[in-house]
Amino acid sequence: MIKRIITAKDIAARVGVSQASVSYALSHRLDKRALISSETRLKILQVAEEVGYFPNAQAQAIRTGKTGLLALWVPNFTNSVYLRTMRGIQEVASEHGLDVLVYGGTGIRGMEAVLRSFGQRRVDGAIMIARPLDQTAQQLLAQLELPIVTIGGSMTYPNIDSVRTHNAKAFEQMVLHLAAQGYQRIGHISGPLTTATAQERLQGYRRGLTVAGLPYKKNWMRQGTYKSGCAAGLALELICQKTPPDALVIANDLMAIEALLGLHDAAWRIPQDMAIAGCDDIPEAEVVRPRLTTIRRPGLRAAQVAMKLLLERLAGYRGESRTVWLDAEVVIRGSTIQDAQNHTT
Amino acid sequence: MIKRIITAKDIAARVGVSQASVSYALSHRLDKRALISSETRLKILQVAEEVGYFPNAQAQAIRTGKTGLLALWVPNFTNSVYLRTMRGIQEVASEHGLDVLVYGGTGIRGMEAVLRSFGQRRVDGAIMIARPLDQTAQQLLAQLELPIVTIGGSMTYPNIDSVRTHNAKAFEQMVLHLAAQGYQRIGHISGPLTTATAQERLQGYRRGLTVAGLPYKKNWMRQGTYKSGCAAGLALELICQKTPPDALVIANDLMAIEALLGLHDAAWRIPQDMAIAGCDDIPEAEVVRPRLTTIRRPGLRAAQVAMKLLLERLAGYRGESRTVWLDAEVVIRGSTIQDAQNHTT
DNA sequence: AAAGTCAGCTTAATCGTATAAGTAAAGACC
DNA sequence: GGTCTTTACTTATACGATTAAGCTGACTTT
Repeated sequence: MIKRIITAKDIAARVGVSQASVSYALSHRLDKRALISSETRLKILQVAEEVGYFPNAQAQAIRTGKTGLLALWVPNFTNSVYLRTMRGIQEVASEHGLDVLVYGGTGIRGMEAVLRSFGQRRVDGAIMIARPLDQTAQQLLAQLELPIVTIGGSMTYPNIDSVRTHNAKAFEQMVLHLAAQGYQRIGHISGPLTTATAQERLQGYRRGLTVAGLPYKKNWMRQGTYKSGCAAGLALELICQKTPPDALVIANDLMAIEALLGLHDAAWRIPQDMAIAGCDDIPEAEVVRPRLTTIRRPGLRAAQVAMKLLLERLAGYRGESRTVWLDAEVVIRGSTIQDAQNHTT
Repeated sequence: MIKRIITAKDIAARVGVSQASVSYALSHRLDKRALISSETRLKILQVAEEVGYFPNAQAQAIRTGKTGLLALWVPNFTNSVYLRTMRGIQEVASEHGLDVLVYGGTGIRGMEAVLRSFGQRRVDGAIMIARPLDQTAQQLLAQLELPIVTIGGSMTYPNIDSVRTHNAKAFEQMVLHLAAQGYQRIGHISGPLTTATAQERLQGYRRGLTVAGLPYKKNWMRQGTYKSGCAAGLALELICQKTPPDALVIANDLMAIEALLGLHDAAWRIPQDMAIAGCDDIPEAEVVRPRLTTIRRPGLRAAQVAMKLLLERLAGYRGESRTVWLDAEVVIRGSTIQDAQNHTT
């Protein structure tokens, strides 16, 4: 067992060549000037294998300017929606020999950590998942002229690409699905309307109503927080009206499930008295009874597309900022349809 | 806006001092030999701030031998049990100025990526969450003489510390809880008995039976996979006997919830006809009806303790391999108690 | 046979930092 | 007033790699 760090010099000494030859042998370059006889190369590779030598990534980085590091910035790991995405990014990165640094902090502290990392650690690129950033932060990131891809974001700076989910379309489809099931008074619990996603979902909902020829009523709408703790109350508010809605399109599953359980406890039958649909397809959605109809966002696809965009930039793409739109899928379950499936596995 | 990478030399030129002075000014050393007048230091710090200078981490690493990088190796991100842990580790690491590299691959490919990273990227330490490793892999890791902490693992090599959850104790308590509720025929669906955790949980279950003075019957036991897809079938097998169990302690929530839903569909009342308890406290556990009694493993605590052990090793601890045992908490919900709480929020 | 070509190395510079060692000026000490 | 400290720097080297450029000796060319 070798204690000291093994360097190219050690390999060189063992084989009886110069350190440069070791570097050339491992780099597999095609240059005429970098020619190593296959005999020597073989010996070098063999010894390297034997002692478990890997070129020091820091030293490589300092010479080449490429660190092989990617920063992945996630709002909070506990949101299961983004797990598929995280995993996908890690996988694709790994396939391309890139290592992934994760950052999770929110607010100014998180921002600082990430910026410090960009400056100090010299990551080659960054992926931000669903980070709402203020103007200042956006400009800071833009100035870094670092390849950045946002997933679920909406920044248009020359160095920033975006992968976005067509929320509006999916919510429109959801409303049409409910209309097709015969629901006429479709309400909505939105996310915080300061966020872009909540706006999009609301728009999709309204467009769906228009297309289906159904009325939009302010009374059938409430604004939520995307988080747990608010939705049950809002749902109860909605049913306490003279003409309550008979279906609710809710901006995410967390709130939808709370509403569903809340209404259930209030002795409302779902989906007979009230249909409920959510968005995200979190694991809980398949476990509540009735199962929750929801919108499945393409987490893995998003990761793959984001990595494709980022890899293109790493490979030298210097063109315009790009935005790729992905479709989300309506997943129909028992909370919006009245048939036998409701009570069987 | 500055295009080129800013180096200490640039700062030095601006201030009118040598590059070494910049390094000394930023390092805040106490050496008499490294003395910089507070006047000069102030000027340097000011200029550094102005242009947004950070010392290049790669260059620092190459000189000092410390990279400030931690490897975090997780079986699969999609297992929500470990999310709290991941987040905790990232947070504590960030507080200590360390950045976290995540690896997720399983099997040989994942192993290779991690080993390459250890060799090439020269991480300062590693944390492995719930990685069952074969002998070869364990020895390879031991040879790296890299500070490693496993969470939920059980390796005892000099460079490897472990943080473990007292599964047996918690399962024993769970059986006692069921006994106290009046259940007499307590069965068990285990995880794959090749894993250490499944063994521990089984032992805890059996010890609980002994302590409670209840009988252990092979017929009331089945071996599962920890994954979804097996448990409903096993639960149905168990109830098809002449004297079926009246309570089931199940090795994890994923299986427990499946069993619960399966029995519910088979028109068994829970908890009247059959009590069900799981382990992990995944989000789904609070959403099924009745809510699932379960065991909450201290994910965040585990992360904090693991980081404490790792930081101690980074600070120079060279003593024996350590194992810290954490207690898990029995969380009692509707699936094991028969009272009003079952049907209210 | 002298000159030119080329393969197959080696030498040396460089990346950005940390840090040991050198140096010059100012003050302390007898 | 000469020597010794001390202060506050600067100079120079090393870390481990990449890579341009230099140097051989063998082989081809005319």
